[in-house]
Formats: sequence, structure tokens, C-alpha cells
Amino acid sequence: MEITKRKRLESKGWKVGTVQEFLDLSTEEAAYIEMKVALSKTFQRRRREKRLTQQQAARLLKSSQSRVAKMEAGDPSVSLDLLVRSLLALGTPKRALGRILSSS
Amino acid sequence: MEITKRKRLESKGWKVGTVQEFLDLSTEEAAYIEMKVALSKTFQRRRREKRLTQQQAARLLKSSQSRVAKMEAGDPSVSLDLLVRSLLALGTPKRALGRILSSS
DNA sequence: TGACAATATGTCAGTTATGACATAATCTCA
DNA sequence: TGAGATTATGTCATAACTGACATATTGTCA
Repeated sequence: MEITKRKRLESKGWKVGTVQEFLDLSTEEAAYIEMKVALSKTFQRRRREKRLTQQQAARLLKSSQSRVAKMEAGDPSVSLDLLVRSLLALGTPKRALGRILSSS
Repeated sequence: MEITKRKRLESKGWKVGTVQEFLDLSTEEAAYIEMKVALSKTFQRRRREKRLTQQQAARLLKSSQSRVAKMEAGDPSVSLDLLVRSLLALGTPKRALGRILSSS
């Protein structure tokens, strides 16, 4: 919400940011998960394009095959950090990462 | 590197992915850090636009003032996950997040 | 200036993410 | 089919992240 709008609402006696915020929690969580899923899918696609096995990709990322499998499965134990760093390691440009998130 | 290019190089006897990979480590790391810095700056900008103190923002994020300060300072102990979830909590649309990363 | 608000920095115990390992399930060709 | 390769799943010790607290530093304004 922009400052001008906030001021307009507050001047009319609205308590900005209580119920609406509560409801937004689910949409935030959803957006976060959608982003992770989109990154997962993209990672798998790029790995396959490069004809890498999970084992080979793991070596490239200094990780393990099982963790790569979990990344691609969208396992909740996998962080956004790891997904992003892994995509970068596969040579994904920042520009492409941005597009993935934008349209996830 | 795309498959066709890889095959072209491999057919000429190149060992794809050794020296070049090593050199890329720094660029990957740089890209990763740039993204975190860009998210930090954006978070601070959005918090200020909303006229929130770090304390208030912390309550919104169910975090603490000191962690918010570290987020904005680009402290290495702050994860991409936290930055992204925090920006979402401030109402940043995924589309905007994508743009931030794309152009970081 | 001085007092109070806001922000920054250091530390730490609890939580979460990670690589590694074992092993199960699935795929792929001969 | 079946053997070898690839991927999936479960577990665990260790490493990294987190909120919280204390306290220092900086900003603001009368």
C-alpha cells in the first residue's frame, strides 16, 4: 500500500493492517511456495537439457544426489537459497531467474 | 551451455566444465550476493514507504528488530528465504520480486 | 545540549537446512 | 526378463539460520 492511500484510509478511521493482513498470510505463503515449485521445475528442466544425471549435478553443486532429488521433488526441507544457488550454478542468468519468479 | 554447443565442443576434444566452471564460481557467487543486496535495499525502501519502524516491521514479520536491521544491512546471516518472505509480507507482488532479481 | 526514538552490533540457544549415507523404487535397453 | 543405471525416500550428525536479548550507536527535535 502506498503512503498516500494509507493516509487517506487512516484519515477515515481505518485501522490499516489487521484483518487484511491476517488474510494475506495465506496468499503470502502461497506465493512463496509457488516460487519454490517454479524454481524446482526449472532446475530439473535445465539439468535435463544439459544431459546431467542427478549425481553429476550434485557434484557440480557440491551437494548430493539425494538432495538434488529432493530439490526437484519440491521437498519442504529445501530452501529458496539452495534452489537459486543451484540454478545459478547451472548457468541460469539472473534475468531468467527473475522471469521464473515473476510468472510463478 | 546448450546441448548443441556442448556436443560441438565435446566433438572437438574439449573437456567441458573444468576451468570455465572454476572461473564461474566467482560470478555465481557475485550474482547471488547482488541479488541479496538488491532485496535488502528494496525491503528497506518499502518499509520506509510504509512508515514502519524496524520494530513495527519485525512484529509484522514475527521477527525481531535486530534481525530486521541485519536484513537491511545485508548481513551474511540472513537468508534469501527470509528476505523474500519478508518482502512478500510487506505486500510485494511476485512480479515485483522478479524485476528486482532480474535487474540486480 | 539532552532526552528519547530509532537503528546497529554482538551473542546465543533453539530451530531448520544440509550433505552424506543406505536402501528402495523406477527406468532403460539388450 | 533382468542387470545396471538413475531417481526417490528415510535418517542423521553437523552447519547455517533465526528470534530474542542486551547494549551501543546514531538520529531527531525541543
